Amino acid sequence: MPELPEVETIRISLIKEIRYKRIKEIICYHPDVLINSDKLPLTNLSIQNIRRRGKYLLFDLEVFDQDKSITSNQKTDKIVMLIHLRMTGKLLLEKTTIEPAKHTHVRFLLDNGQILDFNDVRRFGRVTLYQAGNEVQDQGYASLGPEPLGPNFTEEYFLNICQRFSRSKIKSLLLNQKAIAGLGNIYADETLFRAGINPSNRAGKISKKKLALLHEKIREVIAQAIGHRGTSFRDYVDGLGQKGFFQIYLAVYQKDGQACPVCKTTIKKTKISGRSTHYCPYCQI
DNA sequence: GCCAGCCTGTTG
DNA sequence: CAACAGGCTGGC
Repeated sequence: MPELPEVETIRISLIKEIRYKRIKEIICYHPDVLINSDKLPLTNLSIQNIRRRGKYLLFDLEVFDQDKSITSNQKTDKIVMLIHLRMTGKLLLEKTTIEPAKHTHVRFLLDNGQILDFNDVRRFGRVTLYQAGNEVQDQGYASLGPEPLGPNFTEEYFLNICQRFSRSKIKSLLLNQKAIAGLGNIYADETLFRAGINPSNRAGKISKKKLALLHEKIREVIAQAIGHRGTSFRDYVDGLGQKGFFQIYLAVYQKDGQACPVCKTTIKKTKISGRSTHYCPYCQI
């Protein structure tokens, strides 16, 4: 469901509310969803920070030493909890005690009585706990490419990666998290439209000038989408249940059969790497 | 590369 | 009923 701008919006919505709160207990209702290979404790964890990398949320947790003996005056262990929402995952902060919803798989009970629920209809999403430092063993997380808004995503980097993946279709490259972290189906289609590039074009066959424009549009679209708190195309909401409103700026995504906002040509839909792909056959050469 | 598979729900 | 859905992995 969520791509980088939605995950970032969830992060921002939650951090104000729960940073420095303490998780009294993590309750798991479905064993597949919570992965705890390091056998870390699931109680008394203070939330030191919430970060984001690509489509992952990272919770920095610290184990509280309950019996504060005179000798050990502080907590010892640090934990990094990775959360990936995949297609339908949600993190929802409940301010009052309620029964877990049908597809709530993991629940975090906070010390102030609030509850953070991880809910996921299709159960593709994962909550993974690592001893701090061990998160680099996570395949998906460890192999992420640069952040589109970060300093490493330079035009030079982008031109190079397009050479390295010269035979792949440009849309597949944009969806490849090892090349760039955080783009998904919506923003891949939207950035290619804004750069006037046909999604089926091979990365290696696109002019430097067009790729430079695409690089710029990726940064622009992602920044705008964060500014508008993400795209609520169907049911996306942030950690407090608020919808985003970037959907009103979508030009092609799910607009097949409709007129291109620029040239009025009918938007087409096709399939690339198994994903529905929307484009204007006139504007995107 | 592509494509099934992982899941359940919604839409045509 | 089949097709499809904002993602990713692993097997060919």
